[in-house]
Amino acid sequence: MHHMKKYFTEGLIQFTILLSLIGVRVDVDTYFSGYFSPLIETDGGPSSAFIQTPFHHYRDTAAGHQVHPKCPELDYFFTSRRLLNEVRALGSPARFPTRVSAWLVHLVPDDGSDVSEPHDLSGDPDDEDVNTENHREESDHRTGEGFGRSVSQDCTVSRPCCAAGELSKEETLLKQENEEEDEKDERGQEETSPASLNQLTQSSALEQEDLLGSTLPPPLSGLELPPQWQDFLSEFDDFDSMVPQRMSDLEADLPNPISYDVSLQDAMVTRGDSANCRPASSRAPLFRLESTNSSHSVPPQTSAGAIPSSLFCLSGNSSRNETSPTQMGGFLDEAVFEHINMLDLGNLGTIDPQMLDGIQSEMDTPWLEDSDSGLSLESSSRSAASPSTSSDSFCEDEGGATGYSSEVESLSSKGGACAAAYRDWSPVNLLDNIWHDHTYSAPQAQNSTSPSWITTIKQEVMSEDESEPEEISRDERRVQALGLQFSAFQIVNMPVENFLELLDRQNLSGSEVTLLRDVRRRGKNKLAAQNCRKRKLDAIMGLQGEVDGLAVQRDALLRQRAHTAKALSAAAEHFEALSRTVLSHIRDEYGHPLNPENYTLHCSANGRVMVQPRTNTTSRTMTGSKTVKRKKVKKP
DNA sequence: GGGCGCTGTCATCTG
DNA sequence: CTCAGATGACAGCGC
Repeated sequence: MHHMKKYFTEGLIQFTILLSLIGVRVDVDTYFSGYFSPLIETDGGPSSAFIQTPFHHYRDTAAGHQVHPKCPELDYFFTSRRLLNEVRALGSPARFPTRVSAWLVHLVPDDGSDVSEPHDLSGDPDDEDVNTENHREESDHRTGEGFGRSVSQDCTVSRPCCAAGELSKEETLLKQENEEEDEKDERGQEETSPASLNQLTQSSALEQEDLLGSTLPPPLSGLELPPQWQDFLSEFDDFDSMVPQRMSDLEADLPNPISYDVSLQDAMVTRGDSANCRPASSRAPLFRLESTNSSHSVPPQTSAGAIPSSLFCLSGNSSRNETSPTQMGGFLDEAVFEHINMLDLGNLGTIDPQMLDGIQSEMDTPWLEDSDSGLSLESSSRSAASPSTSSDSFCEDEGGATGYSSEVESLSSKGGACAAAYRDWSPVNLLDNIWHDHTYSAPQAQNSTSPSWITTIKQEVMSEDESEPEEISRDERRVQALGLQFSAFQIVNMPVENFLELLDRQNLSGSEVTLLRDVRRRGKNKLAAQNCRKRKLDAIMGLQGEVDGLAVQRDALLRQRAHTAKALSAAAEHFEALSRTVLSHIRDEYGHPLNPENYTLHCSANGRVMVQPRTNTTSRTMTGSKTVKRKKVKKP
């Protein structure tokens, strides 16, 4: 049984890796929830089951659990998903990404012994290659699967190259942690020490850096150089290693390392306060734009390149992906930021938190609490004092909505006929046919799938009517005056076929038909307006989160740019010093040393090192031969 | 009394 | 063409 589990796990992991390699985002989170295949969400786009507007964004939020999907069959999925998010939002920092990482680490390797045998990761120098392979596999797993737990600050600080001893120490710690994890796994616990994973990630990151450093092609390999040039080139090797080291040092200065899991970002949506959840939820899409889930190849390195990829740790799971030096110029121009500043989006931060709370409370408000027409989400304070609440105010403040007269009130005796006409329209039919309710809060009423749904609604409306008759909406009162046994809410939400049948069978006058159509139209439009406004607010909040995320990103990039400029300046000085040293050892054909003030060294892309006059004169090339070609320099 | 926010409603467009 | 939804604009109301 244990082996079967192992093989199944390995197969699953391999399949996941394959999917990730072809660019399919595997949502292990959803997979673990067990409701949908992880591939279902690989597109990440709006499902056809939802409306075109980003209503589904509410799905993953606390406020969104009331959004009604077009397809009620998805309710189970979304409800479960919401509950899962709520459970995760209870405060445990260890979410699924952590657990999945541990799961991979512990279950992948198995050679007859227990999984993730720590001794495989021990610091035995003889097992160095094996360890390297293990780490490489783990790294590939994480990176390929979008597990790229972007190495946080403490994982990349000032550790450009990992010494074997350090690595062994790391692995020793890893071993201990793995033992603990194995014990936990045996107990069936899913909790994983974040520290251990941190160690894992750190070791993996260090290993990657080590691998990267080992795969760097020598700048001038294959050339036979005189000793002084070899020294010089060795200095360049130092220079190559110097820059990333500086970058790593610089990265430690970042106070707010942005680390997140891209592929599982939806699991980061919490139900906490907006201050906590907003940045996480809004930052993810920002950086996902930068994520390139693919590149594992070692980037082209120039002699002066070696721009450390750790600089770009902001870009999510691509933080370990190397960035080509040309991207160095991709630093956002400050003008862009100035342009952002000119947008004056900071005012968005002045959104009243009470308003946001109000939005939250609105989403929790039952549909029928109160309304102008019995349909509103919110309690309408205007109803009590509204002049239209008087019994004879049917036509006032109506605009062009009605054009109907008191004649309507005389129709109250038609209630029996209406009931007969609609005995075939049951609440079950209503529930079966309403697939287009895009409201935010209507589900609370409609999710009550009891057969007495309409009766319940009626009772609620009736009770409200009895207790607070002044809260009856105008449309509701008009419908009652018609003698229909259906409320305005039901008229609004009944299928159009039933509504047309109602209009046909009731022998209603033109004005009455107009009234019912207006009631239905107004009710639907009211909900649509509410949804639209909520959507607007949500968009504003989302933009605010994006602005915050961009501000953080901007600060980080500015710091990185300053540090990079400083490092480049230091490198230039170092290069200049080296050039002077080298030039001082070069003699011209007369045996005179070259004047460093008049010449400089130039390292071309093809590996040649040339001595060039500082003025624009003919340069001469020194190839990798033992006898350095010398050309008489025409001194100015 | 004016400003502001909320809400309902209408008109219009789109799918 | 009809229907439903989305959205800008406007008005009424309360604070």
